[in-house]
Amino acid sequence: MSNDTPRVRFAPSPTGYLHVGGLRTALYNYLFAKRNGGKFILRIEDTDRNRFVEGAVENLIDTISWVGLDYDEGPHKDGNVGPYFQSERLDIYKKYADQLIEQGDAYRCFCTPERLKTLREEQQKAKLPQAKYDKHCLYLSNEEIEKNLEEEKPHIVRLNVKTGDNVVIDDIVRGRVEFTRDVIDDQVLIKTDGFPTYHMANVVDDHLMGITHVIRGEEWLSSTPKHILLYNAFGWELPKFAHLPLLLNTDRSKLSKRQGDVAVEDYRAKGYLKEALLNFVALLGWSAGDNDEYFTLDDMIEKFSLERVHKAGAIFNIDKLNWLNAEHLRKKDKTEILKMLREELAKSKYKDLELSDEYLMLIIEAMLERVSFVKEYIENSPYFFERPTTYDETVVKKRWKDDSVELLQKYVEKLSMLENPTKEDFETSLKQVAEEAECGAGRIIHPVRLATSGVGIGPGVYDLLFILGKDEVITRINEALKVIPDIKAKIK
RNA sequence: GGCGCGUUCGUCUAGUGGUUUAGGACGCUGGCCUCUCACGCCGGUAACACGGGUUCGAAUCCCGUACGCGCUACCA
Repeated sequence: MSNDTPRVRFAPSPTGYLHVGGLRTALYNYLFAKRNGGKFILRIEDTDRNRFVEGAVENLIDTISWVGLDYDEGPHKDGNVGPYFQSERLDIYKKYADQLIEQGDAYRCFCTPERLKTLREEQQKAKLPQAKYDKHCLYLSNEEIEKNLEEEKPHIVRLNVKTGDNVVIDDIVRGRVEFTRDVIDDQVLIKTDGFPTYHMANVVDDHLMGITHVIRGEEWLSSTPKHILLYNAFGWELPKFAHLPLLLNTDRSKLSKRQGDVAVEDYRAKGYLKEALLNFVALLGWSAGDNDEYFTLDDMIEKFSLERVHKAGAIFNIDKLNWLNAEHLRKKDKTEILKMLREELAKSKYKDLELSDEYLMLIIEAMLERVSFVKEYIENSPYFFERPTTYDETVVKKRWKDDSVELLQKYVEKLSMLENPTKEDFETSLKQVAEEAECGAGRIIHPVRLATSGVGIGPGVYDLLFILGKDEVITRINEALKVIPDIKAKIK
């Protein structure tokens, strides 16, 4: 691997779903890689056997591929530095842990969980500035260690943090961050079960996989000194670090499940477009610097830079996402919307209707400016899929006049003489009726809309009529003529 | 408690010492357009956490305070 091609990774732990915060981290990594001609790697951090979730990895990969953040290397896409599952790299971590022990930069610890617990409690009671492991096992004699090993006593491997200079992080987002060594604990590197902790695995893998830039959430900033100490102990070159601001709930706490949807699949299920989700999440912590906010993935690749990521956490606010969804939907290819609409219809009570592509396309065109989600084609204009069963009373009250019956009857007469009327035919004939009756077109338009759709809002009325077609329009008007006068009388 | 990070309109953000009476977007809102609704267009609303410095001049630099968040696990 070449030194000048950036290599970044998204390294989620498979907890069952992809968190929107994770989606943003993945996106920034992806954008950075694509912007700089680098590689985007997916690595699965499955080192916690207690948290194993069946099907989580498949779900994760499925969601990543749905949003379209295709990785260059990762599960099922070998790049010669795999495997990309940490659970399959145990022997590697062991080898490097042994090296560290050999060098004196790590040591075996045989302390029981109970001892650790009481140690912590004592330290807390003594009001020590910080609770840390007391290095008890660092001072075990070789004989004691050999004996413990022979007896197969469970043990872990700890990092040996020595006194020395402050550890300095030069973070792309945050600048220089400094830690004194006495606040760094002798971190566990290898657990009793032989699995590595995050700290060990991420450093070893990032190095072995040639990662040049570590782009991850801010929650990792505090443990970065441990990672730097590990790189130093191995004599490895440090990657560049970029710690991203957190995504927050409305009350500014870390975005969590309790306060709404956090899983990408939740948004997917609600009908959000991947384009909108990506666009929105990109804006949470980054801006292009100009006044643009509507971006395609390609736009973002072109404009992204880590230097323009800012430091404060961002609240996940749904209003802007909804707006972006509408924007992206309007820019979408109509045939793609048709496909999505058919999927929505298949899930709806109209699933048995046989509707032509031509018919649906007309609806898509007519409603495009009036919907934010594909499913709203059905929710907002059910009258394209079934005859009105009710008539909005406030509209009846406001728009149904004494002459409505007569005007509609005349319009029906006029329509029945037409053959395959175009949209324009519906319009000119309506205006003729208005002219003959010496009234404004609105006098007919509103009752017609009400009679054919049951409501007072919708697309242009001539679009509505043309889409429904002459026969259907006449049928609906005749039906309405029987019912609406009674409604009008009742609410008067 | 300790350590670290952060703090510009309700929300997302621009802003890196003078171009700023702090710009844009979402939301909310007034109007125009119009057959309705929407789109679009024009306008309005609303912010530099606080206190000290430094400087001729600070949202921008420094210090302190407050508040928020993160980490402090054989979780990631």
